[in-house]
Amino acid sequence: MDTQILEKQAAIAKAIAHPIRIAVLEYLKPGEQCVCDIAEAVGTERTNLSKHLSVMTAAGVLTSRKDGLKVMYRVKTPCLLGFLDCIKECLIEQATEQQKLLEALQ
Amino acid sequence: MDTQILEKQAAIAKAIAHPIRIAVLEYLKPGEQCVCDIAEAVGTERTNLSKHLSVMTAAGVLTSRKDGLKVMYRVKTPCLLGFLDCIKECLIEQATEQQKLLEALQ
DNA sequence: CTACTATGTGAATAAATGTTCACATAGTAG
DNA sequence: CTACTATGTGAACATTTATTCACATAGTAG
Repeated sequence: MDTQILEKQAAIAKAIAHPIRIAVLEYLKPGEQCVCDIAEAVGTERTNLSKHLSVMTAAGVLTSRKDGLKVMYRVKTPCLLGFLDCIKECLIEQATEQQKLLEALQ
Repeated sequence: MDTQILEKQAAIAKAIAHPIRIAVLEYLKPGEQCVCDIAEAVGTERTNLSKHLSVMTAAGVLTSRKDGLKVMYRVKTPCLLGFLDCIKECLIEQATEQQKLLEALQ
């Protein structure tokens, strides 16, 4: 495996691996939104959100376009949204396991 | 969006977001392998690999079982492997874009 | 029991990331 | 032009992660 390719793959995964960024992706599922609305939806300092958005854009996870004063962001590679669903499956699996363990203990 | 859920989702994504960990996942695609073989395949210090494996296990990405002296690891949630494919699609898309740009400049 | 192989762990250190502040830019409206 | 709104950026600092070392454990073979 080529180190360079692995690093680029990791860069994309890193661009997703943060609670705020996942919230952004979830919010952008239906389509593009301006920074102001994203900020309100995920409940973060605007400056901080700006940084997260630019990391995600640099990694190729998001793209943006200007619309007057606003900047509209959207998910660039839709299959990444499938990853979020997969992660949820993982969580459900984990929770189910724990519940079984709990039941076995009672 | 519940902060706790977002954090757990991010934890799973973080457990993938590292070149060595992606190499491990790739190597484990066909099935379980012992630590010694994984170490050789990804070319890392064994101690360091151990830490990565335990992070991935804690996040629920991998599971392991003992087999004599060896410990065999495997991917716990197979849909995560689909994510790797998606990431590769992203990279191909990005490379294609850059090539188009390059051609347009000539 | 002893020596050996495979793996894990705590602590220290090094490196990368996230957050915040003050300030910059860019478009809009009056 | 001036004031205002939406967004981005550099630098400082705080926090999180990764890596490495020395050592621990656990199973195996003689």
